[in-house]
Amino acid sequence: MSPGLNAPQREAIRYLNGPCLVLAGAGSGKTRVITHKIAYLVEDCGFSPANIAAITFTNKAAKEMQERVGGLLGGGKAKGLTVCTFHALGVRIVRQEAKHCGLKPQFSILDSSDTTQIVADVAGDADKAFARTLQWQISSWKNAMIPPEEAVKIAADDIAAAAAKVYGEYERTLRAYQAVDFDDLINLPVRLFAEHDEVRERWQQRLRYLLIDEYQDTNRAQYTLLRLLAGDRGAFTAVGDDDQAIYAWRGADVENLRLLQTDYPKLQVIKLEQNYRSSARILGAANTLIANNEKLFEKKLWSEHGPGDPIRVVGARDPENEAQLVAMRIQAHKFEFGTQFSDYAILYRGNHQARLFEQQLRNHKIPYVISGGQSFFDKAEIRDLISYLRLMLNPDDDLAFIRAITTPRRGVGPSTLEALGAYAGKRHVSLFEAAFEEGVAQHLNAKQLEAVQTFGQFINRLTFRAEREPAGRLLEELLTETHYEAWLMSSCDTREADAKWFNVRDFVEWLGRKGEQDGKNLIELTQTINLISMLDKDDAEFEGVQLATLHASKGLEFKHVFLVGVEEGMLPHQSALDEGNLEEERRLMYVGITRAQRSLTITWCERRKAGADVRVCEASRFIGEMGEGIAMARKDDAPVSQDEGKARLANIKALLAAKGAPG
DNA sequence: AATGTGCCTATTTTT
DNA sequence: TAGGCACATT
Repeated sequence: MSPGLNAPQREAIRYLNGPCLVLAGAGSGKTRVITHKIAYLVEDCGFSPANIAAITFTNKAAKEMQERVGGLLGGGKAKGLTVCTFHALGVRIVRQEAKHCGLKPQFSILDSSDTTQIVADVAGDADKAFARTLQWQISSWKNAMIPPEEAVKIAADDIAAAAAKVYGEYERTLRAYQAVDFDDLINLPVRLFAEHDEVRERWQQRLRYLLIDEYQDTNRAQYTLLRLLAGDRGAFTAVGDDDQAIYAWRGADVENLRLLQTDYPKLQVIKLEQNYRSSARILGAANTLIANNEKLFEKKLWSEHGPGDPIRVVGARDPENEAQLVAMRIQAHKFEFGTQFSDYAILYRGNHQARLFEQQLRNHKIPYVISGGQSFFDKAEIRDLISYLRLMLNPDDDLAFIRAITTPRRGVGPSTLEALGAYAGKRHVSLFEAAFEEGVAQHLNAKQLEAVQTFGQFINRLTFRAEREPAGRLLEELLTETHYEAWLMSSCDTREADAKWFNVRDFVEWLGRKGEQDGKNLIELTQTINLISMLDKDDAEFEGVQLATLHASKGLEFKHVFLVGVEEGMLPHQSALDEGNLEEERRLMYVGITRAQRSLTITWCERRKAGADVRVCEASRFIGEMGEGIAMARKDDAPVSQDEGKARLANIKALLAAKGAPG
């Protein structure tokens, strides 16, 4: 085993006598423990990599772990190792055992806008916002493994009652579409393993040792899946930190940490308390802040690092000013200390906050990378393309059918679809299938029938060719034959169309490359598309300031961190204040602070637009809860104009020139 | 009946 | 800011 590991880390790695829970504080080397434990299992204990699975919560974390294990084992010895998210593991299980789940192996995976759409359709009244609320309730039930019949009984309020009413029909619709939602990817394997001993045992044989990262963020269904996979032998190591639990809204329950002790009385609990990441001031502020939360496990993080820079708190006039100020500080700081842009991170509560920072970074010619956020796949043009792919894979996917046949416009509109839908409903077949049944001719006029069947044949042709031709070529063909670019140009103004076309090109090239790399055809690629993030591709090496939500930043570290928008109403978020979930917000702040290695700057805005009017904000209470290690804004930290900023930068340059420092 | 136009509002966090 | 929806247009 490699040197440089401390005693508890070594203990956690070598412990194999039963289930093991590692309580790992922020920056205490938990990823190291997981990667080294995998290496230990393979190299010292004779495990085959194919029998080990490491489960993470994000694709990004999975990718990073895969790389680190690969580096540790070297020479392709990590081949066959499973490193993926719970959901990706779920896809693998459901796909392989599809027949036991009542699905074809080519089922579609729907994202939240698809599922909201279905809820809206099922509920009848098309209020989108309300549908989202209902969908959210249904998802909570699924996360807690409560079936529709049960939900009807326990629905406590009007919203829950309304959700319970559509829940059953929602599930039936998914099955009719040969589709699953994200929750199904956990729930279906759970049901499968609970009901089929033979299947469960097969998977238990296959995955003989499990390592679970970010265990504090598992929900009930995920925990149950873990238990079913691990079985009585409990051959697993779970790594977690109750202070970093930030997914309660997704059904994660820190209670699962306690549950583990109850369900596995022999559970070995090991604490990692030495922080290797942050300077003492940063760690101290984080500890002081989190001490305001009630503790589940007692844990004292300490560090051998020196005090480091004071934490700075800066108030900005408004969000524009805040973004400008951060951009200028990064520029000046980089110049002064000769750092890399990739040493800096800007972390925020909500995705929408990124925009202004992007704008200012561009203004200052500072390269940046936005990390996390499925938002790329949410873009209309990407969804358009994916709808074609989904339909090729799974002709039962009516949602994909509707989107694809109407985009770009090809003479099929609401009334054609309504007629086709009515017929399909009567025949209990998909829209696609209905289009080629003889009886459909009585419901559509000649022109409509022609349009629908031409489209169907086009898809069939693509599907046929997809199995033997490279994905890249098929995608090109898809774009050419649909005249997608021309349609983009005609449906929005040039600048917008250019941007969209750029995204499309980016997506197509990425998918084509991925197909070549993994030796997969378009159909196979499509099967996992809703689970991969574009950002997996190459952002790691890219030299740029990192932008991320606090949620997406978990597990990452940066030399210099800017925590922005730290105001009452943002962090803690207003909705959390309304519902009294202050502790989770505090943990979110804690996660943000503990990302920083050397310096931490916290900014907040005095005013912020809220819809039509402007709201006056005050600094977050969390800043006050961080104790004395922080330097409040000095006079010269006040917001400055761009000119002033340039002047300041010039000053620094002059200063450095005088000192003879390298440019 | 399909498509284009313009207004309006809603924004937590992710798989 | 961008996407969704109601209404006008072809």
